[in-house]
Amino acid sequence: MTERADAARNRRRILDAAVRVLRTQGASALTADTVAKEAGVGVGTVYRRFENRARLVYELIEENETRFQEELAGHASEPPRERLRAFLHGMADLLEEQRALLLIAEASAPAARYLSRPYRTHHEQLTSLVAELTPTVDAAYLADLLLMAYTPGLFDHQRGERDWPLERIKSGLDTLVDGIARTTERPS
Amino acid sequence: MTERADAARNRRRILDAAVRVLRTQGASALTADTVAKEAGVGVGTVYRRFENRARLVYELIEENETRFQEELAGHASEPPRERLRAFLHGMADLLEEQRALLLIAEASAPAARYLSRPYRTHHEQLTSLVAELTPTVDAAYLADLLLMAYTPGLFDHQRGERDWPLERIKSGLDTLVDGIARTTERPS
DNA sequence: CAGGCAAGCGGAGAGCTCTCCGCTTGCCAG
DNA sequence: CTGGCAAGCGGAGAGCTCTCCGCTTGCCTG
Repeated sequence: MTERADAARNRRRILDAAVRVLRTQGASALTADTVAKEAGVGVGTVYRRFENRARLVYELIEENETRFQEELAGHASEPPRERLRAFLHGMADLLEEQRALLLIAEASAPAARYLSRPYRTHHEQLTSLVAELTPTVDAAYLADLLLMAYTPGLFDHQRGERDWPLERIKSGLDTLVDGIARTTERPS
Repeated sequence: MTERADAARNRRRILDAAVRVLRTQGASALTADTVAKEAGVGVGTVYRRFENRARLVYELIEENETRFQEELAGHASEPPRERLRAFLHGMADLLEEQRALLLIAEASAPAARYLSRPYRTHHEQLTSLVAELTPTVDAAYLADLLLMAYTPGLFDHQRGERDWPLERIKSGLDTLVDGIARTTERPS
């Protein structure tokens, strides 16, 4: 049930081509045609391998995910609240870095995000962090909400349109975490 | 600086045509061409009046906004926490109703949401509600986060893909509000 | 009640995403 | 080694959003 040799080769070619296009021509040039031409395959092949443009982008993103996960591992021994903080701040930095690329993905298929590997991974990690912090709460729901802080369109609006500093976003999230943590303290 | 008579007439025609298309052919048929034909104008006119597809949809949505605002007014005399609850539950019901339409708007231009009149209005209202509840918090930021719970793609994913009942979403939000409220109680 | 011009109009067309289908090719069974 | 066929391939084309620009029209000024 695994990919045929030529298919796997083309998958890699397309991913590599996408990185090259991104570096030399910027995020807005990342169209199926451009990538296909750069990779030396037909557009049909791009869509056969990646289903849609957003999927391709998320696959690209995932190749950068390792760094973030290693950073997280460095906090493994700290208490839940610190780990949650580290996660949220790390995500903010990640988004700040990959803003343009993520905006492309969102514009081309907003719903693909929730099905992407990065989202699922982050959601799982956040869910267990929140559950550790306060067992009485709907952790899976809160995890979604926290991840929504990193919706590219919102983030871009806050940073660009409203000209908020990154610090404001981080401390907003910190306050929220404090609120969540306090939910179990005194079950009013 | 006001719209010329023919322009205003066409704006109304387009809006009415859009409602008709929506009722008879469903949300997915709401394309510029279809609406233009139904309204008896050219596509150019549609885009001259509405800038993009999402804008048109948000204008449509806004015409239904009155009912929600009246409902809110009914709670005006209650304490902030109750008003916030009423707001959030009302929004959930609204989204449940207009899900298909809002998905269209999001798919066609995710970033347009933050600039739309409904978003701005809701953001203002939420900001002051949150500020009333706990003055020590970044109310504008929290208002954004709360509104992100109503991102069409997320909501649809939770309701459809994950098959969560609407009640789960509402009570998740309630818990969050409790957490926020508690933030000021004992400044730890 | 002209005459001039800013504003509006329509639709051809550019540029995109994604589908479809006739042809080609890797892979396994015999 | 060979034959058969599932899987993969390429690119034409459907269908969409939005732009551009030559023509038309409402409205104000004198």
